[in-house]
Amino acid sequence: MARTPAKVPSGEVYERIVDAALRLFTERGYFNTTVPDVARAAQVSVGSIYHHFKDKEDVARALYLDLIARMQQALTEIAGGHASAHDRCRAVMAMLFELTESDRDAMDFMLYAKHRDFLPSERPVCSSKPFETMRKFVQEGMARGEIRGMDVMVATSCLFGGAIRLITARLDGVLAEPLPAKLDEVWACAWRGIAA
Amino acid sequence: MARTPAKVPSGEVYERIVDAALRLFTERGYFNTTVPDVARAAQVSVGSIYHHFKDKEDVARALYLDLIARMQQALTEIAGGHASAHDRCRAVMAMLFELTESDRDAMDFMLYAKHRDFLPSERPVCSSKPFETMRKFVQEGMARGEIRGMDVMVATSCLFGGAIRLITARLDGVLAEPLPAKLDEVWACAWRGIAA
DNA sequence: GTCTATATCATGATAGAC
DNA sequence: GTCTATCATGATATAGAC
Repeated sequence: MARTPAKVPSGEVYERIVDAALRLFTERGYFNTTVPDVARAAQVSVGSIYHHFKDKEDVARALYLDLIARMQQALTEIAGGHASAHDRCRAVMAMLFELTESDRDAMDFMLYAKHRDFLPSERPVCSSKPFETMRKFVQEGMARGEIRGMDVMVATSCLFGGAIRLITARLDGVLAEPLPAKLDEVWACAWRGIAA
Repeated sequence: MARTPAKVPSGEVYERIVDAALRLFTERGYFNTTVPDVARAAQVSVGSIYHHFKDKEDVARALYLDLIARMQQALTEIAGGHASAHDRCRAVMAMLFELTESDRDAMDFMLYAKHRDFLPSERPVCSSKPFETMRKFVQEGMARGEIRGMDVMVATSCLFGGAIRLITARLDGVLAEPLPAKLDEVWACAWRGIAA
């Protein structure tokens, strides 16, 4: 028990590796990125990477779980700051749009990467905690009579599906304008579709 | 000009290769599939594959372009059979849901694969002809006053975003029920969001 | 803990017989 | 046109010095 307080992310090298990996994995894709590539970008040696991580897949997994956790953190804060399903879900959409602009790579890796191909043991994104939380927001809104009664998965998909589609379009470079500028329009459509 | 009528897909072997590749690429992913894997699954030799295709990427490209073309064909038929944007777009959603059930692999490879990683020269899916056609349907509906005035990309994303999200959930095995059973509910939400 | 250098292995692609 | 057998490349992962 009296060990160093260094949890899993021990020190600065770990951070550099993860940051470089995120950038390269999103730019070129996981399979087009070699461990020496990551080493070079992170300014560390190959051996150092294999000291901190079991293998390349382990780097991707750490990255993925970390991003999921950060997203879940953001959702928890939103839940604390807003009472109604309407306000919570709108805040979620705003947060997703802002994150896409401020941390493009993170969003790309979380929403757009095919994790199934390189993290076969992980569950699909839509089964992850953050997506569950979003469904919970919708479920509660339905119980409170804010949202019309229907299959929760359908309602959540309709509410956020348009936004997610725009995010991927933005990540593909198809949308020139920053997403937050579209928030009002997208939200209006999405909410109108499922509001009671 | 007096050559054999065999266009690009020449004969049965070509078909077997493409079919096997589609199945393996969606099951294991492009990078987790080797050319000998495809050869074994297609019951042909490795040399035969390299006779018909330049390399592995060329197989994926043929597959992708063929699926896009088939999708575009379906959209053209829908345009011919329905006049209003409402009817056309509803028919598109129904077609997407049915195709997901009847040809899961095709849908997976078209909508869910990260083409950018292995077909860097191709444009992103949302810039492809079928997606353009879907936007055209929406655009025309807006001009006719069926759909409220707004950014066309936003409207199209909102209209089909929920359905696409459900399709990926279904492909991930998260949804137990066949998609067509949800069509009425999804369509109602989607159309309500953007109808004038 | 971090580095360099390297062993091992599997893949994509080819050669040449039939 | 199709096959079998093989090669060359380059990746992952490790060994061992510092």
